[in-house]
Amino acid sequence: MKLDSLERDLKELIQSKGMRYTEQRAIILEILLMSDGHLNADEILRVVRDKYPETNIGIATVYRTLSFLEESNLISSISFGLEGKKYENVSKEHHDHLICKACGTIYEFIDADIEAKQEQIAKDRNFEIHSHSMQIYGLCENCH
Amino acid sequence: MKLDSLERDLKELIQSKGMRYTEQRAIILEILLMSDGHLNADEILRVVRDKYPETNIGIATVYRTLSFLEESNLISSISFGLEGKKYENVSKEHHDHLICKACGTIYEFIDADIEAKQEQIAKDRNFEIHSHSMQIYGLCENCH
DNA sequence: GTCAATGCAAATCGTTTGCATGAAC
DNA sequence: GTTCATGCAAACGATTTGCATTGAC
Repeated sequence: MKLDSLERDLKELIQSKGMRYTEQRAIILEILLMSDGHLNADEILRVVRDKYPETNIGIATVYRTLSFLEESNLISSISFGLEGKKYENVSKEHHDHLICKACGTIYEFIDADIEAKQEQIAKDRNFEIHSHSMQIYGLCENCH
Repeated sequence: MKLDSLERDLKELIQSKGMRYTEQRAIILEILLMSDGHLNADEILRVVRDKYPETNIGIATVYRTLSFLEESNLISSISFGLEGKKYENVSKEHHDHLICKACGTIYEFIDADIEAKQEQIAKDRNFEIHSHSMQIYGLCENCH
């Protein structure tokens, strides 16, 4: 298989985590790295089938791959109430979410003051932060 | 059935929402009003069986009751990643959560600055807030 | 050639639903 | 007596697992 530069990067990235390089892992990782959005396992499978119709990936492989990629910190996940677990590109800057209950759109925002305040709160309680997640639910400007 | 004062309150509370007063609803509401913690449906059922061994409540009733109580704003819920949906006493002041990944303890905190900042962010984007939830994951002082 | 990764189907978990019975009003 | 709430079991959607086959190394 001839590798273009993105594929070579994916291969290195995957192997650098001590994982075997497979087409399925590369495809799933590529989709997440290229995507700006938040995708769940089902949506990822739909993109795979759309973008690589000749490839047949099972849903179990999607779940297994997502778990490995997350453990290796190549992607990250958040749980949105009813929407289930969604994954995104880990290289994006940390951000929080405004979630519209009507149209389902997720708007991202970054606020340095809130981040700083969280760190302060954790420090005061001798709590070691690994990650955090914040969601504001309501109606976006198009839906009210 | 002779009603003590708590039971009378529960009865009024439930009927004030236009719901029929049943033993099951009273028990579930009482557990949540008395509890400081965050309980999921399964944990509630376990408390019921422990506290009222003579009563047989089905899991379906627990889910149905929780939904009604939440719609009526008598209790509120949050979704914690793996832990699923958890319910708590709605009368408590709004608060956010520090969640220890090792021992599972949930520590609450309240921060007016963060709340204010969230409102500001929503206002800037013409987003109407209905609710929000924030979780910080990591290790608490007993677990590191 | 060895061992890990895959696809498939079955299993599991949390939650919801249909329906006949029982309780609240 | 009417209507709503319950318990049970079946149904459900999302995720996980067992196992034989395939592919990476």
